[in-house]
Amino acid sequence: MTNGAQEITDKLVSRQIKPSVHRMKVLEYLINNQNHPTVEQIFTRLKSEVPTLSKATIYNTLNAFVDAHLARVITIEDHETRYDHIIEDHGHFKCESCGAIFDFAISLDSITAAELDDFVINDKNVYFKGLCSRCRYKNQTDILKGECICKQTPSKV
Amino acid sequence: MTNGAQEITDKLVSRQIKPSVHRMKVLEYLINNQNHPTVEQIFTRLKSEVPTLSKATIYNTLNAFVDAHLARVITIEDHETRYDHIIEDHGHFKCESCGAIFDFAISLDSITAAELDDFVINDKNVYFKGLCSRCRYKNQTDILKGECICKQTPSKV
DNA sequence: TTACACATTTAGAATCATTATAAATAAATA
DNA sequence: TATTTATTTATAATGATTCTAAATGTGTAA
Repeated sequence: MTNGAQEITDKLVSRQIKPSVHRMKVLEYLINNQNHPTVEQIFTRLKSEVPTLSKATIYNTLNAFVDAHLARVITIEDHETRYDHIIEDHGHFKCESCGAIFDFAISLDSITAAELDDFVINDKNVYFKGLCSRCRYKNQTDILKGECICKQTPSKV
Repeated sequence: MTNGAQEITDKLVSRQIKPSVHRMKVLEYLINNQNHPTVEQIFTRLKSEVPTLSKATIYNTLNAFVDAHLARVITIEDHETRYDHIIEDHGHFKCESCGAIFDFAISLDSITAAELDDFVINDKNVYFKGLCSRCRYKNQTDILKGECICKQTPSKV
């Protein structure tokens, strides 16, 4: 499911971001690796392709993406800032035991609040915390500590 | 709406946290000031009552509260970690223009995901981002920058 | 009360993620 | 090509949080 360069360029341009080589690489990474990467993960990976890469560029780029609503920050505590390419209609679940983050489908349209009728809502976020099925049954507290296995769907784990 | 010492003690004990003087002060603050305070705000306020207070104590205490589900971290980006005494059935709205955080009522029970049937859900969080009514209409980008005026209900602003 | 054990708190150093700054590089334009 | 502008780099600065060891407080039993 590799995305073509044209698609990436179009996405950036449609959000008024000039498609520099590095920005394209970062967006491509986010689209093709929807595993809620940290800055560190993105940096390490892209550094191997572009050895001169600076971490500041990753920060700059991600901040620009967030401002432009091309990406969102998901912070389910722990000061491990992770980034998510914005795709509609999914929430996040974080297992308090193993630390894994799961995506799950949810209809964001159905989540409304009358009190906010006069507000403009640009972004809706839903996240749950608890125990994933694996930890619930096996109580394997130690395994997978901190690892993100979110490409697995919840039911598969 | 000041809470009695007994209530505070009970809350702590029920979560297996020994009710030291400082822990009681912090919990009391969270309950009586539901304005999503930062560590800095809590520290500054309590420091005036207890001059020997150390910031590390605030961190220790809040971490213990979060672990015990007595408080939650609300991180709607910006690396401004704020704490919220856990009360059921409210979501958070952050205005991207003025930075204010609003509470709004929401039925968390109605937010479900079939994929998570096998999971144990301990905590549900909902937050929206966008423009509050004031900024929407007046475009007063600069006012209230970073200030939390969340004790106002959305409709009143 | 005193002595002891144990938990809590303090102060400050250490860590780590993020941002700021200024120089260097690359891209765009004429 | 020369010139301007945007982007990226490298590193220093910042700031929030955690760690550590010493100090203080609390509870218990003699």
